[in-house]
Amino acid sequence: MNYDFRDIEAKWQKYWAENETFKAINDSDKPKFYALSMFPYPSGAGLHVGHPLGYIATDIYSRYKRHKGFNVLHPMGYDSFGLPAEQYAIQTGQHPAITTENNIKRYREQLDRLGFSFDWSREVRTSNPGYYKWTQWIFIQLFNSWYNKSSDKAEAIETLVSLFEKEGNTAVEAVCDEDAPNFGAAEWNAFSEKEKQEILLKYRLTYLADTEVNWCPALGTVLANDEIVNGVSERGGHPVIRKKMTQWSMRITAYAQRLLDGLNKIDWPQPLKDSQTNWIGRSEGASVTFNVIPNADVTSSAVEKPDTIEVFTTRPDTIFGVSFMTLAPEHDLVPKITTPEQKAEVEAYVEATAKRSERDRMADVKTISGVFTGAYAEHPFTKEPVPIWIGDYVLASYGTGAVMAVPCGDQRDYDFAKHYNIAIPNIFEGVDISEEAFADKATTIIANSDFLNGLSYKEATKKVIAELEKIGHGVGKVNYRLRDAVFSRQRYWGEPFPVYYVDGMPQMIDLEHLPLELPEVEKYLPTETGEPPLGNATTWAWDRLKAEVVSNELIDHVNVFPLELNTMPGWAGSSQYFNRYMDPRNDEAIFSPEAIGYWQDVDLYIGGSEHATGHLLYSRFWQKFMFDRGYVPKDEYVQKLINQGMITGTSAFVYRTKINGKVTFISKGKIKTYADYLIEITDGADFDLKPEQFGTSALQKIHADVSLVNASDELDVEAFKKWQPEYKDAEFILEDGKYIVGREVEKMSKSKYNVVNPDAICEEYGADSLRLYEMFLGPLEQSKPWNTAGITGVHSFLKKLWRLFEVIEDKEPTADNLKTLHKTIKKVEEDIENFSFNTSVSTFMICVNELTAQKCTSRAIFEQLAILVSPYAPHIAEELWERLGHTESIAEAPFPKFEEKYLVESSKEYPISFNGKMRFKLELPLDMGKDEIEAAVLAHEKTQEQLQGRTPKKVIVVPGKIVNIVG
RNA sequence: GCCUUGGUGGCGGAACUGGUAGACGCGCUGGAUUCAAAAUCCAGUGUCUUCGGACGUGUGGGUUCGAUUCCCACCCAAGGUACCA
Repeated sequence: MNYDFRDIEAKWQKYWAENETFKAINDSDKPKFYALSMFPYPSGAGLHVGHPLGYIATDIYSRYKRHKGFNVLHPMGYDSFGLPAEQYAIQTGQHPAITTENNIKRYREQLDRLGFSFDWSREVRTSNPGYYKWTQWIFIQLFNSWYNKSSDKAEAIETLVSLFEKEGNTAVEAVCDEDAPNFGAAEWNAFSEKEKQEILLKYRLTYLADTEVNWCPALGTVLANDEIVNGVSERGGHPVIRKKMTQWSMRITAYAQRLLDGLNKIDWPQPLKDSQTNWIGRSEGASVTFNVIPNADVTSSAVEKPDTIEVFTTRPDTIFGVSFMTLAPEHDLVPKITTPEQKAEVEAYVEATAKRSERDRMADVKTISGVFTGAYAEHPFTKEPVPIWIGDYVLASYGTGAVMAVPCGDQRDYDFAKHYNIAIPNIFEGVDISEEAFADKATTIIANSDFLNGLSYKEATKKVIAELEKIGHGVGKVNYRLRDAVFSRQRYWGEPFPVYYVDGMPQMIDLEHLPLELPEVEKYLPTETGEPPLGNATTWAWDRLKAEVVSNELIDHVNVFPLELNTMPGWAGSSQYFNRYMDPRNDEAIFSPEAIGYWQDVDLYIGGSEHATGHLLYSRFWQKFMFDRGYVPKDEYVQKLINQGMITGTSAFVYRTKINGKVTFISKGKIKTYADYLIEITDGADFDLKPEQFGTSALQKIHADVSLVNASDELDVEAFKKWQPEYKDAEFILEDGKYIVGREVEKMSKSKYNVVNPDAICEEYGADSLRLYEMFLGPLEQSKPWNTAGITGVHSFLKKLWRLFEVIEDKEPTADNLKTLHKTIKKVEEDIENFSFNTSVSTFMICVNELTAQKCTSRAIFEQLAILVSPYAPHIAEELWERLGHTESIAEAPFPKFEEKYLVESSKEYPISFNGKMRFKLELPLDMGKDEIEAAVLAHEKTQEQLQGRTPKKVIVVPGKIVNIVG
């Protein structure tokens, strides 16, 4: 009988579904095990071969744990809000809910075909109102909480209000906005309701603030960094600038220290912990205040209260080396302090900076640029004037957006000073700074620094902080690179905020009226006045009396108020989904106390490391918040995390520019340099790019779908024009009549248009083959290229396995059979525990090869082998299990037990090396002693042959391992 | 730029704590079977070679009896870099 995988796989998939084989119960005598894979975003391209990699690994582990007697929870769902569905909606007018529903259907079919042991009764979708009701609920909980530094946890906002009523805010230790005013109890009680709300907003864990966005004026919308190529929009190639906008933020910085500390108690990969540690970026130093010297020419400088610049520095010990200050061009003070003579230059520079992305500014360390503001600050100790510059190497979002520049001690400051001829005072004992800055803290001895002379870095730091505190110009401070997370998106396809505005102040909708469902809109684009897409909704106002959404026309600011127009970001729905799986149909609470009490936390989480500083940090933050407020029993939700490596694909690129106002794509071979291609293609003709614009934005590298490109890297130009409507009328500059694309290896992703689908592979080889092959590709954690060709190897292994079971007899296994089996049990069990699934597959191949050679027919051996294989290739395992005479599923059959006694050896084939190189092998008994081995080896004729009369200088014998002869 | 990971035959990869480099599979070559093909099976397959052997794990150094494994410096590729998820 042939191995008919199509019938077998369909049969068992049906069996598992009908018998609810993998349904988890929220209570059991068995120990619990919660295995989780990161849920997918259901994109229009369907599941690609990169997705199942982690799912297969989690599935193998889940099935293994079932064999080991655990009550396993292994759920799956969809992260179904997101940008691509919305972009598709913009292009086609199709409602994102419809495309999302279709995509999910497709994903489900694809997932079902792979034979996963998911408990589908617990499926969640982040875009379902029944789910996002609880995302909105958490948002409200955050809004109604503040962070108490004394108790080091989040507390209900009521406790803060009662503190304010009793003693004002002077004694309150809270994480809050920098500009929170000081007030006493009497003042608080005298504040109007609006004033009180304004103040509370500065304390809430989610709050409104002005933050920067990538604004694209031509598209009238905010763009994701992902949608920007070389400083212009990917869609249309329009300029993008940085602009401030009022948005919701999450006070994740309140948790900075706890997010760091928590890393010590979880079993996560070290690189991932490092990423989070660096992201949080704790540094110790001092906050120092410089006064700006008033200038009569600058109208705004108030006489009584001078402007101050606050800086954070990790090297307060070098304060006497300050020779200038640099502000981020966006710094609030810049327009206030700039002198009339410098105004034009400063404004031009600020405008130019707004066009650069933060990443660009960080990455570019070669270009030094800046402008003098004309203003001076006063050195807190020497009282000398210090010139104030602006420079784009200072980022507004890090620290205070201002630095005290110490050119002798910081290379960037040094380069800046050199470039602009600013003095570089040397404040280090015995150090030459004529060539470069000196930044070695360990050997620092301070000089030319008044009271700090002769001190080390440590001593000087301590002393200077004390002095700064004395004169009221600074304080020791721990700074974090981590910033509060912007939580608003100017998008349609996301969770609506349960928020309406009364007199400009945000109000939460009561829990009993949730979910607040997304309104219908006619267009998914921003409104003509630049409001987010929800601004297009005509029924988007909150009637406080009726507690329902009503027409905008009824807004009277008395009972009917405007609703929030932004939506939540992609990570909102994924930050607590793992807890929702525990009790996904609960409509009364996010989960019942019983469910969370039983499942507690995730035992194993497998997902990509690219989520290190996004999802995996935000969800830890929310979990800690949920813990503080008493909703969950653990403040870390994942004990053990494994990063699956990416499957890489080969992307194709086209090169876009504009010539004579027309979008033009240039074949790869035609671009050597910008100058080259312009000469070559313009042929003296008129074109609308000026030479000074030849910078990075003159040409953009754009992804083309790999399905439009053949094996010789030729683009199907006609298909490409049809692929995206905006390319319909584009021009193409060809080479030899062809358009040749660029190729690069990148992670496989829908957004990079380089995906390979698993469907055809399933059809041709079956799910078990695909499962085995994905594991066989290489170590789970490493990224690896996809190449379907090799799958025939694992497929023929399955055929061999099938043939091995052709004759089944109730025969005693031979010693060889048992040795092969137990060798396999040992290795496979070790491999699963170490998540080394690739080597298991090789082990199975060796096992089947050996048993076939031994002509094994023993039922006892086959039973054990079927269970071993079942986590990896569950369909064939079930079928073989049935052939062995079982009527129940193999899913809970106990895992085979390894017995050492079958593997005991009496001799070893020793490698005999000369100067570390193996020359021949010699079989010797394992109980032979060191000296006997040495004697036996030296007596051997091949040894004499190798030595050719020389006497060995040394003989190293490691019993059971190796013999090495030196000489 | 910064942080993280990786680099071993034509390809994916293996090698547990420093001890036989290239397991297992793909591909390729030759053979069997077949009218032929597919499928299957058998044998071979790191490079060079005067057929003794020599050289080989990104590059250059170092430690060691012995290094893919440990140390130092460098090169290259991928992921992340705060609005892709």
